Amino acid sequence: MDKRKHKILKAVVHRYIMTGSPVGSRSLAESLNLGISPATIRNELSKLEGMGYLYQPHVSAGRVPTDMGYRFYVDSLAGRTRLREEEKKAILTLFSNKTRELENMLQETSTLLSRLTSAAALVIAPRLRRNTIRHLDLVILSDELALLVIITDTGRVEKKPFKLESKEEAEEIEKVQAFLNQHLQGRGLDELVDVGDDEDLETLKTPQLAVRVIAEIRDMLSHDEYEKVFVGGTVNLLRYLDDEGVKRIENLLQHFEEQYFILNMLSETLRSKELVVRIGDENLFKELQYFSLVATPYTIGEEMVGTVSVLGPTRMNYARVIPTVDFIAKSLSRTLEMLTG
Amino acid sequence: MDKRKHKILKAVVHRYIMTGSPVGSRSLAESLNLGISPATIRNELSKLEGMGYLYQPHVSAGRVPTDMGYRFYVDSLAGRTRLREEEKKAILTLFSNKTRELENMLQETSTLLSRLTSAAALVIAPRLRRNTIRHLDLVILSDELALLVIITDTGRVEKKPFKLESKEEAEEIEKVQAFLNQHLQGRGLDELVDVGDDEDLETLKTPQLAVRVIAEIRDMLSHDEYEKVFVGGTVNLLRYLDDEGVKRIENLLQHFEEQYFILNMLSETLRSKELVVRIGDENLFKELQYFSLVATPYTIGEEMVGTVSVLGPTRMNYARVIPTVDFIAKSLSRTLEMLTG
DNA sequence: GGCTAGCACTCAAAGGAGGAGAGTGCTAAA
DNA sequence: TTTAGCACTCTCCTCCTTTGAGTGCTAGCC
Repeated sequence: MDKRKHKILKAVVHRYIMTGSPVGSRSLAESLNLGISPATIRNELSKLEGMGYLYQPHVSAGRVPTDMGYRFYVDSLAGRTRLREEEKKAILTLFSNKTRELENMLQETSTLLSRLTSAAALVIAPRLRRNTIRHLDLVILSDELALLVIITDTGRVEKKPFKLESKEEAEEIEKVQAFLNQHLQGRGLDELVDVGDDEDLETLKTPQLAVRVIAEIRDMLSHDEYEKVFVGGTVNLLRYLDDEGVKRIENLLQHFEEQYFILNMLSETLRSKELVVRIGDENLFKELQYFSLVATPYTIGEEMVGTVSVLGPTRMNYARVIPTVDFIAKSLSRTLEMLTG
Repeated sequence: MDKRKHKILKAVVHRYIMTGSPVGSRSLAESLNLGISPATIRNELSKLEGMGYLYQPHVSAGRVPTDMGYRFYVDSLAGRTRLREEEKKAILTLFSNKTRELENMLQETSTLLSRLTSAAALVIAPRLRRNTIRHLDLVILSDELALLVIITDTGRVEKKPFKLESKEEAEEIEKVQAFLNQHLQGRGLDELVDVGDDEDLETLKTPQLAVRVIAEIRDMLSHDEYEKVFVGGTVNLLRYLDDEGVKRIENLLQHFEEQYFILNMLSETLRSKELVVRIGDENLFKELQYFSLVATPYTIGEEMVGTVSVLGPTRMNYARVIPTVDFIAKSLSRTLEMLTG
C-alpha cells in the first residue's frame, strides 16, 4: 500500500468516526488537500475496497471502514495520540483524593472513564489471590452460623458465612481465630498453607473448625465471582442506535448483568501485558462482533493486578479512547502503588 | 360508575396490558360475552373517556387506559391476585439455600424478581443504622493508613479507611480496638455512644484515636450511600421501546447509575408499611412519569428494614407483578428472620 | 329509556410513484 | 497517471392513494 492510499484510508476512517455516515470522494478531495480530483480518489477507494479495508453499504453510497480498516487506522495511530489537558486534569483530580477505599475508587474510575469516552467502561478489581492476608476474623452470627471475614493488605474485605457444627466450636472460635491469624497473617492468599498436618493444630479443641475455615477460603478463591467488575456508562451504548442497534445492544446488556460473561469477555486481555484493542470480529465472543474493546492492565509495583477497559461501537473515537484508557490505568497504578507501598 | 362500566374498563385495561395496542369496541364485545353489541360498548367507552379513565391516541383508534384507568384497575385487583405455582417454587428455591451472605442474597433476589416480572427490579439493603455492632476491627494498612471494619449482627461488613496521625497511634491501635469493642459491641449503630467523656478513655495513650474512629462511624451513617441498592434487569425496560421510548429510557437509565437517584425515588415507599403501587404521574419524579413502581417493605421480625420493588412501563402486568413482589418480600423476610433470629 | 343496526366520517398505516441528490464506475482524452 | 464527463444506481424524501380499524351519531326497535 502506497503513501497516498494510507492517507486516504486514514481520512475515510477518521471522517466516518466523526460523522457516522458513509464517506464520498468529493468531500474527501476537499478535506485532503492533496491536489487530487475526486475521480482519482474514486480509483483509490475502489482499490482499497478490493483490499478489504472498506466497503459500500450500497452501490451509490460512500465508503465505510471494515474491521480491517479500523485495524489499520488504529495501528497507524500507535503512540501518536495525545490526551487533552482538560481530560488529564479530570483524571488527576479523581486520583488526588487519597483516603478512599479501593472499591469506591474503582467504581469512580469506571464512571469517569465512561464519561470521558462516551462509551461503557469496565474496571476489574485486583484478583483476590494476589492479596496478602492482613487479618482474619471469625464472628458468631447465631447459634449455627458464623462469618469469616478476611482483610487484605490492599484494604479489601471479603466475607463468607459458614455453619458451626457444634456448641464447642462456638466456644473455641476465638482460639481458632488466633491460631489462623498466627499462621496466615502476611501470607498471600495464593500460597495458602495446608494446616492439616500442623503440630500446633493439636492444641486446639476443635481442629476441624480451623481446617474447615481454610477450606472456605479455598472455596472463595476458586469462585471467580470474587473477581469484581465495576461497570459504568452502559447507557452510552444506547446513543449509537441504528436499525438493528437495539437488538444488538439489548443482547449485550443482557449479558452484562452476569459478571461471568464480562470476565470471560475480558479473560484474554486480562493476560495481556499492554494495551489491547479488539475491533469487531477480532473479539472472541460473537456478542461483541459489532463492538470494539480497548483494554489495558494496571499494576501495583511491577505486578499486573487488574484491567481497565472501554467498550463501544466499532466506530468509537480510538484517537481519544486509547490515550484516555492508557492514562487512567497509569494514574490508577501510581495511586495504588502509593496506597499500598 | 355502574357494574357494567366496571367490567368494560377492567377488560380494556387487561387487554391493553396484554397486547399493547388500543382496544376497540368490537373485540371487546366478543371477549366480554355480555350479550351487548359493539355500539352499546361504544357508548360506555365514550362515557368512560369522559370520566377520565380512558383516552384515544387519535380519533379512529381504540381506547387506551390513562393513569387513572390503571389506578382503577389496580384497586379493583386488590388482594384478588394469585401467584402461579411455578413462580412460587422458583422463589422458594432461591431462599432455600440458607448459608448465603446477605448481599449476595439480595442481588439474587433482584435478579430473580426482574426475571419473573420482565421489568427492572430494585432491592434496597437493610439500613446500616438498624444494625447492631457485633465486632469492630482496626487494621493497619500502611504507615499512615488504617482500615476500620465493622461487622454487624446481620452479617453485614462495612469498611472505611482513615489516616493515622502518629506512630504512637499505630502502636496503640490494638488497645483502641479492644476499648471500642468493649463499649460498642452489641449496641445499635443508631444509638452510638459518645465515648468522649468516658473515664476509661483516659487509660488510653491515644484517646483521640478512639474519638476519631467514632466520628468515622458517624460519618458512615450520615452518608446515605451506605444504603445499598441492588438493581437487576434494567435491560427489560428496553423491550417496551416505542417512538419516544428510547429517550425516556435513556434518561431513566442514566439516572439509574446514581444510587442517590434511586434512593430518592424510593424514599417515599421506604416509609410505607405495606405494598405501594405508583402509576405514571403518581410518581413524584418526572423521570418516572411514564413508568410504574410496585414496592413493598421487607422485615426482620417486626421491623421494616428494606424495600423490594419493581419498575416497569405503566402497562406492566400488575396482576402478576403485585403478587410476585409481595411473595418475594415475604419470603425474604422469613429467611432473614431465620438467619438473624 | 336503553339497546342496536346502519352509515358517514376520520385517521394511521402501508404501499407506490416520482424526483432529488449523492455517489459510483467507466471511458476517453490530456 | 490523472482527470473530466457521463450514464447509472440506489437511498431518501415527499406526495398521493388505498385500506381498514374504529368511532360518533341517528333513527328505529323492544
